[in-house]
Amino acid sequence: MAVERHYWLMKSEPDVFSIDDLARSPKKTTAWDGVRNYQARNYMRAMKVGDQVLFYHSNANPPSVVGIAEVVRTAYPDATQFDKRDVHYDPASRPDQPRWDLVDIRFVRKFTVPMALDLLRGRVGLKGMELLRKGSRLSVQPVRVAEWNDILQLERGQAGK
DNA sequence: GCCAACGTTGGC
DNA sequence: GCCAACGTTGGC
Repeated sequence: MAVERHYWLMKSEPDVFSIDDLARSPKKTTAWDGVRNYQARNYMRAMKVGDQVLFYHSNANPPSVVGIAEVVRTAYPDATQFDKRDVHYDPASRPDQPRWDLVDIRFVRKFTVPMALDLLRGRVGLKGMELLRKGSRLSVQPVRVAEWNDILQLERGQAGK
């Protein structure tokens, strides 16, 4: 039986943590901490090792999908929720019942050309994509296989120019 | 810096 | 359970 592969998109502000930061991290891997949105958390809980991730730079110029990462460890509690000095500290979360989880992701590759948001908006195949929905703020979101393929096809075209 | 869209909180 | 107030996200 074929292994089911899942695709996701994860947002990060490059001023805070960029794809270059990920590439420079030990083992090119990082714990995706700080997510404090239940829907995003639930998507992380659904992730499997080997799932592929589009790495997106928000609050960037221009906002873009900048590369690919992959899930290397499934969901476990985010330690920053219990750290009083951390900006993501959540006083309502109990250590015996952690509210927030994270996954580990590893750098796969950086696109030679970032796939800018307005470029993606022009793609017929991406019409239903969560990222392009007006008012969409989800920082962790699922990506359909067709969407994944379309973006990679676009990337190959851009890189070849 | 602006502001629309969204999620969360808490009074009732 | 409703919903106003508030804080945050993120494109522009």
